Amino acid sequence: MANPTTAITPTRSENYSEWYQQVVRAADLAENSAVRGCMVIKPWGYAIWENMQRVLDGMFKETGHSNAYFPLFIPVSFLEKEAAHVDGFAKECAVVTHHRLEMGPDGKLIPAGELEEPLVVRPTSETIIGATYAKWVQSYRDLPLLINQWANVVRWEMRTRLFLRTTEFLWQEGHTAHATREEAVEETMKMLKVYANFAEGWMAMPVLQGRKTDGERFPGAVDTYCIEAMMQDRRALQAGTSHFLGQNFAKASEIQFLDAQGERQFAWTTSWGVSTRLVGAMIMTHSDDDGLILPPKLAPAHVVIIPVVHKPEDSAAIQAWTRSLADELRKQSFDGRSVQVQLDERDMRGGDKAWNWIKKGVPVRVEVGPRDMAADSVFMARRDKPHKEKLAVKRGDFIQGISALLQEIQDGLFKRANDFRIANTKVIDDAKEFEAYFAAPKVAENVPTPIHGGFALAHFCGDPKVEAQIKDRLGVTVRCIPLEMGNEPGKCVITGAPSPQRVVWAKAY
RNA sequence: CGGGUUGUAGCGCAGCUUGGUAGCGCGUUUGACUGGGGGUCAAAAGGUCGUGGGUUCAAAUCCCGCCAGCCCGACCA
Repeated sequence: MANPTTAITPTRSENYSEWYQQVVRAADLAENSAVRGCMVIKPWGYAIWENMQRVLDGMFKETGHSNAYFPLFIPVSFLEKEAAHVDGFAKECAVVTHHRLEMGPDGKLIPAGELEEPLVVRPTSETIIGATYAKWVQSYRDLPLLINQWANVVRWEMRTRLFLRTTEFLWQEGHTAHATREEAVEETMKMLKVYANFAEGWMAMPVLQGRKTDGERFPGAVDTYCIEAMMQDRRALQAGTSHFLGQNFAKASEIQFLDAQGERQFAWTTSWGVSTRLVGAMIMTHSDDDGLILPPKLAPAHVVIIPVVHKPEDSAAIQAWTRSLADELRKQSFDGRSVQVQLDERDMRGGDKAWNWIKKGVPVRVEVGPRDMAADSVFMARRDKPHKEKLAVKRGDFIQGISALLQEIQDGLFKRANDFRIANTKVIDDAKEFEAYFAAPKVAENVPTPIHGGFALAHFCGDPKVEAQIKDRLGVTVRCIPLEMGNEPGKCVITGAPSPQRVVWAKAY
């Protein structure tokens, strides 16, 4: 590591999934824990999640929702109430069967006090919330019921990766109940838009909005809508989902109300969620071979100031100058908050500090040494530009311009990601071309597959069996039936059967 | 869950085939020299070799179980 050209090895093109893990570690976002598949989210990673929470929570409140909290444990019998739901989640449930530990003869603790009815650790909360709503909803006057909870959930996955798929993860789940189908559908779409707005406006991550095919739908939902993003390895990542649950869960949990005519009706429900997976999505959308790149609106620090002190006698003056610079920057605002400034006064070499913050993805770095002080300027670098590209800026101009600069970086990241997605999205009408587009380059066994493929916009007849075959053969699925695209009819790229519109095909996380 | 592979100092690794009680690079600490970019020199600290058992006079090394990571599958709103 004497003089590497990149801070992260391997690079994205050498080994994408290893690169991802190294970025997570280099930026000090999270690490594996002693428990299989469960991560420790470290302060820098958690700060990003807190920013996501803050923004999303504000959006949920603006759309009329309130937060509440429901139990971690769900009686197994609750899960049994909705057949499709059971199918979808039973395989990945952690089950609590005992409530006490006793010391065994060999000094080891053994479970004792078997529960009459086992509890599952929530993989999602439709059933427990449904049972609660059944009590809360009596009259049409109790509707709509608009509630969100911030919680952890557990899904016993076979293969895990930090942030992208872990056994335990943090998320929010909104659960609403409505008097009419129309209202519930409207809610489903409204929250989908909230997610899309957040992804694009705050994460600087372009997303496709669409509906899931039968095969990809949430277990128990009538319709699942999603936002799908393209990662830099050109695979699709589902970044959020919004479900129209119809009356399925209302019937399973007996959420009923008397309407204005005094008739007994089942409520119409929705649920919607995003998780800490968004952190993984953000990493894989923007970061480069020098580490994390944070969109300013979600960065725990917008600006890091690195004092450059070579002679002890300069120290006091530089400290005073940089502290006042930090204070003035904090008086500026960006995205409705004060500019977040990190003043790095650690007793370390300047170069080490700079690389530390590059890897952590801070949008703007400034260095201040005696020469800058004398010139009343700062030496500035942007994380979205090559790390050698640095510029002296007058102090006053820098302070005045910081908000606009952060917005420019934010917009630039979105544009770069959007251009990437466009460049790797292809309209395909020919079966052979479709196959060639997704065919994996041949490599040795047990070696990561090189980056290839992308999004294909192709017609699909809608037959789940055809989709399953393609998945078996190419590892490609329909990510969504996009909402934005017109209903241009055509012929299925696989079977030639009539197709109402193009869908998005891709390999997925 | 199947196949493969890995686990030795904070990080990256060597040592294991042919058992003889641990080494390298980076990092860390201290000192000096440096000084607008992950610097140079010197000294030092730091390891029950993932874990539990077995074989042996002796195990990082051989055998078995378990735990965890990674890759390829299967699976996964």
